[in-house]
Amino acid sequence: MEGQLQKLSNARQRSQAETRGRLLKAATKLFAEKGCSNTTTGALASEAGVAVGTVYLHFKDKDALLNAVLKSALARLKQELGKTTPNKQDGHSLVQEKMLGLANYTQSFSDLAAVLFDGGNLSTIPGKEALDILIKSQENGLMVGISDGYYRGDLHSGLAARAQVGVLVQILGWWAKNPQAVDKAEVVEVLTELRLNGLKR
Amino acid sequence: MEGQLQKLSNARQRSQAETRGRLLKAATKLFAEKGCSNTTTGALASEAGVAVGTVYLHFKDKDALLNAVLKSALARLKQELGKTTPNKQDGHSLVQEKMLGLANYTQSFSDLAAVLFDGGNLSTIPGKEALDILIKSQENGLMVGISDGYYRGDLHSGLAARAQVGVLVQILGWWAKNPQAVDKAEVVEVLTELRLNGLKR
Amino acid sequence: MEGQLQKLSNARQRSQAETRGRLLKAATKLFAEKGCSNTTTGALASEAGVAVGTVYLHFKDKDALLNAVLKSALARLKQELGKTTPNKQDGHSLVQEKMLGLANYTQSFSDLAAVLFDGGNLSTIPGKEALDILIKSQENGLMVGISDGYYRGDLHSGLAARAQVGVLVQILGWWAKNPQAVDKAEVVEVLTELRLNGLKR
Amino acid sequence: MEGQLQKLSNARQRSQAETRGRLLKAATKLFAEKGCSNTTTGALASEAGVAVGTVYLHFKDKDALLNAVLKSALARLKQELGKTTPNKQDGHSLVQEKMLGLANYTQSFSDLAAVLFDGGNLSTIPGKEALDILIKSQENGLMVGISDGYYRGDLHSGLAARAQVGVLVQILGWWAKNPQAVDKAEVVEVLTELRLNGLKR
DNA sequence: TATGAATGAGGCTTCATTCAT
DNA sequence: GATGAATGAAGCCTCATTCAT
Repeated sequence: MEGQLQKLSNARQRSQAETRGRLLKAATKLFAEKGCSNTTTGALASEAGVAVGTVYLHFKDKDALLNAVLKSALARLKQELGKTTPNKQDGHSLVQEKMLGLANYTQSFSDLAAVLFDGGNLSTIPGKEALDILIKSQENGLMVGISDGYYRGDLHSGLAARAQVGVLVQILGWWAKNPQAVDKAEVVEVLTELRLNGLKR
Repeated sequence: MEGQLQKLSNARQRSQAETRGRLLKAATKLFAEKGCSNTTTGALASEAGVAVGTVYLHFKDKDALLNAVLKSALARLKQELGKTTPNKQDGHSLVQEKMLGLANYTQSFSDLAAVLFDGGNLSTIPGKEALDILIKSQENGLMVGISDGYYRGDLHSGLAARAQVGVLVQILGWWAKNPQAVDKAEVVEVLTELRLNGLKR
Repeated sequence: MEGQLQKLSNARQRSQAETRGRLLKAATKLFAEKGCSNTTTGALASEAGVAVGTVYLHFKDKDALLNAVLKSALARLKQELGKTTPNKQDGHSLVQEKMLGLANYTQSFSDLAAVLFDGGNLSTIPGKEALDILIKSQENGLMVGISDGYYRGDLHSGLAARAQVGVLVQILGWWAKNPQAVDKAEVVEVLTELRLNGLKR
Repeated sequence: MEGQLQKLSNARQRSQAETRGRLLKAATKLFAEKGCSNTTTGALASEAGVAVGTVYLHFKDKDALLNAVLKSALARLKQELGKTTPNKQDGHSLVQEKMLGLANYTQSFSDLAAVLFDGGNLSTIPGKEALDILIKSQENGLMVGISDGYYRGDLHSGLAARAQVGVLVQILGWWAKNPQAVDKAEVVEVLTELRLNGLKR
């Protein structure tokens, strides 16, 4: 009897988790295509193959859904960047590796990237939170780079970090939606070179 | 008689232009504060001290109003940047001057800057147009810098221009809303250094 | 001095009457094209080449304008029908003459006819008044025809009159907007035959 | 379990269909009373005892609702006219039967008739469609009558059909709103006599 | 948990009418 | 009389959210 309930409960949890996953997937797709504010909960539900009410069973409101997608995008980003072999290398190789990781992420999870690196989405409440996380993360990287000796330490780190995020949002957000426009090598090169050496001849 | 009519006509034009100006001012303020999509036409009208209908007497719809604000922001930006003395100087001075111009603009017209450098506004139809203009303008500047010898010419110019816009949107858009957070000198320094030399030690 | 004032006053009256005429003409044209309810006072004024406010100088409101157009359409109709030579003829010739008069009117003043014989316009307050006049007029004609011996007297005259108006509104209202669809002879024949002999073989 | 779902589903469908029905009923009533254009969606919803939004759950927009009412009026009309016993009779009896059918319809479904036979409603987009259907149907009846030998075949059938519709719209539309003004027998007599024999003595 | 019909606040826009010049 | 900018009531429709089943 207990086993029955257990099994049932498992089944429920499984199906519950699956529904949540379907919603996240649908939200990711639609938010990537048209932005959160241009996606109705109705469209979301129908894309996920569930009823509207079900959305609210899994997420408090639309903002919570956007939040979850952004969190998932950030988590995947972290995971992808973690794959990089942290060999002791010169600064250029390290940065290039990081930028390659970002480009790979954008290519592999173009919908997540399109949601995360989207100005419209980032200007919402959950978006601002994600933006802050991105900035913090850039700032951390900056700090590491400084103490490891390959980044300069004379610039206002908050501003510099914010600037790097600006570059990523603008470049990767655009590339995620226009993957055919330029190839990865160019994206990586521009990101790496601008970050390290700037435009000076 | 003609004089009368002339005067009358002038008075009317003046008042009409004044109303349009009031609407533009109100829109600039509210769009800067909460973004276009979070500003209702009612709030707009009441901020401008006119009736709702008056908005539509001067602008086809809300988008047209945002468009007008963005156009005015771009026009003012152009004007402010035009003030720079175009002395033949070394690249660093030139870029620094430009960045100073941008910072001055952001400081003097913080509302215009907050509207123009806002991800939410830029992801609308009129916003995308303005974004394109910003990118084009950065690309032009890049070309000039390359042919004048102070910018490198080996990077994908479209990507590089887009990246610079990303920096400006992120830094100036934020600073316009948080002017007390850092002072102008720092903003200018970070913008100049990142653009020219990057983060490399 | 008095002469001056007189002249001035005359001039004013003349121009006043002219403006009113221009408004009536414009209203007739636009009401004929799109119906009263789909014509804005703005469009009206601009078609007449005057300012919106001027409309209200000559007519209490939009309904009064429609009323005036309908009255003018009725007046012209009466005038046109009055041209018919009232020779003592047989019933068929008399009716045919009348129907020809109506067709001529519709052809010559197609805009007036399109306004007068329009279901949308007739279902307004001023329209109902005009409809009543049309019905009364048909009823009068019916009475005359009965006493002159060429119309039967056994039918409910109000209903019969209303039915005739229905025919005219439907046929002439349509023909006024599609003059090329059938030629006048056919219109006259159908109107005459249906009215006198019906469809019976 | 399946039974439960079935029952649930049935209940839902029933309730949904019921709501749609309530909306249709409310629209029919209000459109009959004041015409479509003078009926607000708010009034509609409150007459139906639902919220405004519910209207749009069942109909794309107000035009779709008018269209549905007109379609339902036409369907009911067809159904009522179908009841007539199609005995081989003389022309007069046949026509009289038809006219009686129309009068019965107008009496039994006075709101539907008031909507369908209303000039204001018929001059809308969905109305023109309904008008065309009425005309086509009259033309068909005319053709049948001609080939069966009781209608004359020398008149322009399009014009004649349109004229008959004009009579019906005017007479039945008016009678639907003023049922006490004349009694059914008179309506039927006038419709029959005018159609078959006209006014000639 | 899932459903989806229902809700209703609230947004955008139109347009007949007014009134200061 | 003429002007036309301004008015604001009122209409249509959307869509995030709820709740009875």
